[in-house]
Amino acid sequence: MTRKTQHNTQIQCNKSTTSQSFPFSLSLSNSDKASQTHILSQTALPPPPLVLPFPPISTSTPPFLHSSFSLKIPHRRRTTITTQSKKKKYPKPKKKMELRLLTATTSTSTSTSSNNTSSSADVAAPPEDPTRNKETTASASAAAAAAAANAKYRRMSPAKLPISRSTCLTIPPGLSPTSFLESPVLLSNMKAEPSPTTGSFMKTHMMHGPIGSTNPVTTVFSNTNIFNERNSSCFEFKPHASSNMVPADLNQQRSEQSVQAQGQCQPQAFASSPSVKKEMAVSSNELSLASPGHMVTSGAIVPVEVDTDEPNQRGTSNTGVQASQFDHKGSGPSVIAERPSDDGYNWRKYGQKLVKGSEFPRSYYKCTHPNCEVKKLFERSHDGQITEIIYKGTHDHPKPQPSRRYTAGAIMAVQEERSDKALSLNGRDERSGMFGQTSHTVEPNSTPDRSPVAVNDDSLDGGSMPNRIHDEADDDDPFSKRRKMDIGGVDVTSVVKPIREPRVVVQTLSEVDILDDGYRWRKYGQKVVRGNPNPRSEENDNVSLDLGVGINSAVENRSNEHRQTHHSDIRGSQTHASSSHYNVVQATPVMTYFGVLNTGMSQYGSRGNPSESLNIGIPPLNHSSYPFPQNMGKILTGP
DNA sequence: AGCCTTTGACCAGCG
DNA sequence: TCGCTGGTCAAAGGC
Repeated sequence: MTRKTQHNTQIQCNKSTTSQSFPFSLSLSNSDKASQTHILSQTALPPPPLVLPFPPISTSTPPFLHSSFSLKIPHRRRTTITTQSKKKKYPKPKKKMELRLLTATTSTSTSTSSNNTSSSADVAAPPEDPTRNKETTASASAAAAAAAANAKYRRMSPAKLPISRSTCLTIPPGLSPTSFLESPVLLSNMKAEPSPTTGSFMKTHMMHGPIGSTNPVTTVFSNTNIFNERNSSCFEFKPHASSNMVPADLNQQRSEQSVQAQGQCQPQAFASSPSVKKEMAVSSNELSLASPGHMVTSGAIVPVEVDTDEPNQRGTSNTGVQASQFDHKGSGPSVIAERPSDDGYNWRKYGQKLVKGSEFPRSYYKCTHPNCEVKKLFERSHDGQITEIIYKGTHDHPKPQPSRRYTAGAIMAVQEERSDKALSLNGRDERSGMFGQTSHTVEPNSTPDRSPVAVNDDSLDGGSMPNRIHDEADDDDPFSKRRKMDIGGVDVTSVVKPIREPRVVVQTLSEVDILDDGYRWRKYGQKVVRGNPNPRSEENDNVSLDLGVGINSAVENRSNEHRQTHHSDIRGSQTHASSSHYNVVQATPVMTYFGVLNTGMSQYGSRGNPSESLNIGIPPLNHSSYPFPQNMGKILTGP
């Protein structure tokens, strides 16, 4: 925690709107151990309307695989994101990578003097702010000291937290802490260093290596290159238009202000984008989760991750709303009474304990995905607000299908939107690279780049379930009883169901197959199942594994065709399709689309020319934990 | 029926 | 070696 730093970078953002400016700065310190990074940030202005979607900062060495990711949220005052190594299996704490966010709401930092007309957020401190200049030129030792200080503060009572005035980072009221983990900045650019919670914390790093980003947004958070990327002229929060992090406020005013707020940077016409507006409508039923007040006036694009599943499942539908109410009385933001699943993954609580030094009991969660060792620790205050979140490990799987998150209207809106996007993306998909490795070049005055990356599942999260890689189709089948929910009298299940089409079928060639998974499988039945015109066998008694996902829209289907290739790949690899005898049958010619996962990366790696993708070698990204590496590369895509 | 939470007990690391 | 502590297990019960 207190090691010497080699890099110290101050990132600041001054967002000006018609009503308010948003000083924002980060202090990035990269430890000499190359595995530890501190991001120290504090807000200087009350109220703190600025969202900081905050991916972890990559360091040169990749202990990311086993890194943990902690987001500590001091009660109504502070947020700390910490990545740390696991005690035993993982590298020693000295190797740990740490990312912290400190939010303070009472500071009257000189950041208040941030230029209202400045919309740039240079990695380097804007010259107009002496304080930031000073911070920018702060020595590495100072950053290290700050990091050490934060390490100490981590265990301090929020009330005891000294409020730094050096940097500005604010978690907006009503913003879920995991919104940081779902960083739009991160997601918007696949070059950004993914968050552990996005399941690709290290994968991008492994697969793409250090990637110099051309995107100013990405530059800030992508990786170590951020320290070299000082050419960025504009720091722009780039809310993923399709993320489940829906804008907190969806009204037109907000949109307009957001547009205005973008000012000269305007790299992301997020709010003004028609598609985005549609997505805004997605959350129309969840506006109660949006933070009112200065989130609207802020002009900052403040996505709020909403999750309606658990409330409906557990009959605590009001908790989220209640908890999302930011502290009107105080000057600082409150934190949402978040649930473990708010980050999009499914978690199972396996323990709870009151740890020493913590005011609140700590809950232990495990990712429910098979073979996923990711754990999540929650510390929750008595009123349900999370005070600390600690992630351990990284997901080696995509997020489960989040269809339950959306209301009927939301789903329809998303489908509609996606249909539009599909039309506009068809051409782009084909030429911009199969793996979503588009540069995400900012296109001012245009619809947010809905490149294949942006259209990835996580982009829309719940709304984009057709695009999801259904490795957990069973677990997260939207039609399963647990997924059924009734929101406003509308059975979401019934709404979601149509998106099961079209289907992708994996077939085996023999009645008894010895698959590469080492098990011997015998066909024991055949049946025409509801919704599937095909019996579980064909002429040759193939065993079909329905991989179908999709939506009704023809356009969407077309769009999904791209993804289903991926789906079939993934699912095939993760189910029984690993066998060389499996054949992924697709109803229509498919332009291979290697969907990019939510983290904006090609989770399953580059595959070269899609037209040559009959045999797909899928390099396991996580050699240590990827569940089916042995199955890779044996899936055939049918004609 | 399956999944989840709860909760006391157990285990292992550390000083 | 012992006690403390954090983390995990697993039975029981609920949804």
